[in-house]
Amino acid sequence: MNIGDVAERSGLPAKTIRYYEDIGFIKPRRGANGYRHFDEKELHKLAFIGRARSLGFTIEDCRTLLALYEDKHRASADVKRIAKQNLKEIDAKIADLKAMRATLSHLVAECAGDDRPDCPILNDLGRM
Amino acid sequence: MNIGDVAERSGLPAKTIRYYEDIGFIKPRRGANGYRHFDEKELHKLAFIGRARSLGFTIEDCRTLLALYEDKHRASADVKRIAKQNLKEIDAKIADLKAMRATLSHLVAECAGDDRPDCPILNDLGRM
DNA sequence: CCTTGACCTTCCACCTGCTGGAACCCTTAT
DNA sequence: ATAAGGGTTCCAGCAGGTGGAAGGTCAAGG
Repeated sequence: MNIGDVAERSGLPAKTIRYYEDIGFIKPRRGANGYRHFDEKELHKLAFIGRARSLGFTIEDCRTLLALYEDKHRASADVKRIAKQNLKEIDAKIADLKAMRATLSHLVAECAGDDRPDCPILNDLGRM
Repeated sequence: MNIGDVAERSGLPAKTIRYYEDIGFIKPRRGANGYRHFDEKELHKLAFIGRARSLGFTIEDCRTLLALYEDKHRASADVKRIAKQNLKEIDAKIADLKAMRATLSHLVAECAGDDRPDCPILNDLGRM
């Protein structure tokens, strides 16, 4: 497979796949013309990373998860620990966003949103 | 006021204040020794930006909001539109994070988290 | 055989929003 | 005189890619 096929099948942009090679996730062979040549295993690995990234794992998390994935003797506890840490971070982000949302939606509700210059949103941002 | 005082009173790090000068938010005068001198108006402006940033507005949003804040004839509708757009983006982020959270917490619950190599989290990440 | 267009390659710059550090100058107190 | 604690500049780097230029390659159609 060339990079375009892998991009389509993994759902990752070709640019991103090249970047993942740069940072050492994959090492595709090269054809005589210099083209990258991917096998099913590498496609699978890329799909794994894409899915982990979409679940909020960092690149470094992915590196660890991939190593664990390929180690048939790993303990599931190691993976669970990383996943739980990630869950905690997701919860913190959700809490932050909800606090923001509450303040902002309050301000939006207060604001008449008409032609007049009086605006509770700006008043609030400007208060000290 | 020197930058340290403004940093303390606005709650922004001095580095960030210099950066905000770089990108044109403020233009503090300079003393003979090269030190920046801030007046109350600039302090106020920085506090405004800090608060807007903490509510999730981008730097570009802040630029617009600041212009509106300083325009005494602006319509509150303009501000409300920006705020509502921001609210929509916050909601989208929350929804994304919740979806992530749901998948991940399901996987974490399934995983024994012991010494055995079988791990539903990795199994799921690796499925295609 | 030549051209066209879709692929592929590398490399470098840029994005957001700062933050850290080096190397240096200024002020104040002891 | 010197040391601490301000301040200044500039350069590099973080995450995680993305965009674009300049160019090589391949398959199909005329």
